[in-house]
Amino acid sequence: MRQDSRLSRMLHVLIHMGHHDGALTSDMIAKMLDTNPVVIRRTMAGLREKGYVTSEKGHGGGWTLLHRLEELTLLDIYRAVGEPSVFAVGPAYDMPGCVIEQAVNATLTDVFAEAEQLLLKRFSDVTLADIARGFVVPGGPNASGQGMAEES
Amino acid sequence: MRQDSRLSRMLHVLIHMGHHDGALTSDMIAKMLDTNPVVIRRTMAGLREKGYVTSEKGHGGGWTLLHRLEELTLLDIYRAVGEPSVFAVGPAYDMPGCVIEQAVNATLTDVFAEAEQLLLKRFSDVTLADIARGFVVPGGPNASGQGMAEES
DNA sequence: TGTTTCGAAACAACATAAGTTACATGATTT
DNA sequence: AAATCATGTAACTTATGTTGTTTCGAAACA
Repeated sequence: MRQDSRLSRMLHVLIHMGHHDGALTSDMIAKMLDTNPVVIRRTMAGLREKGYVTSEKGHGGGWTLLHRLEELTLLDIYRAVGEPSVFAVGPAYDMPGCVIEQAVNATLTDVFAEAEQLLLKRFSDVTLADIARGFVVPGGPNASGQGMAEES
Repeated sequence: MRQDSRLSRMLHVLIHMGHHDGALTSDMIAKMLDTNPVVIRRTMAGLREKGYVTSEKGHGGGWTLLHRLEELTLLDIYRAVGEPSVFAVGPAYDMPGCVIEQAVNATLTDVFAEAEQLLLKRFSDVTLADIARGFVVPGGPNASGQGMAEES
């Protein structure tokens, strides 16, 4: 399957919400992301459980952001969408008696854990406001632009 | 889908081959990994293309390692199995005009690229001999054992 | 000739995000 | 109260890629 884009999509939506007064309906958001409102509700449910957004039914209802963009990190959103497995490749999980396989798995586990730690550390260093501003990673290569308006 | 285990499996096989005189058949290897010989041939084909192993048909045939374990790094094998996408999560690829989505994608791309660089750097620092010896990562946490015999 | 072994094609199984349909629930407007 | 709007949820389908399996053919060897 292609890569999990829930994190990316939720970041996108939340920044829009942070720059928008009033609620956004699932339909509006779905059009923004070029997808289906049910997919939006499904994914946003995780954000609601964490208390980052609320949803209201009926006229004038929809989704509302409960925090400022400065208060939310990439790590928060990653966790809210279910902390999906970061890696598409990893050790085989046979747990056999073979010491060679054990050594291989130990090595891979260590290396991937280190990379994941770095990733989550970077996630925790970046707020949604930083992204909206065009800042990328504190110590990172920072290849993107600066100063960022909004629009669909 | 569950994680791609080709790298892990090939490391396992190659270390066995490094400690084994003569050829190993796909059937023997398949039993070692508890899978099917066709899967072995399919995956080992990448190693053969890189010149790390050869395969011979007929009686006494099978797979033979052409390099010493000291000469092969984790990175070599990762590339030989096709350099599969390391991450299961990533940016949405709509490439819209929306500057917010662009900023999100730029940030994620940067962060994931940094993590991947670290991963590949670690891969390049570890030889198959290191793994067999129980050494893990030069600068890493090194959580595994030391001194390593062989056996399936 | 017969057996071993790889090579390759073709297809099924499996897992998971994503897309879709359908209906129930609740809130607001008229 | 009725109509409308919007979320909540279940169920099913689609898409994608690794893995598993069957079935041939080709080559090497006894």
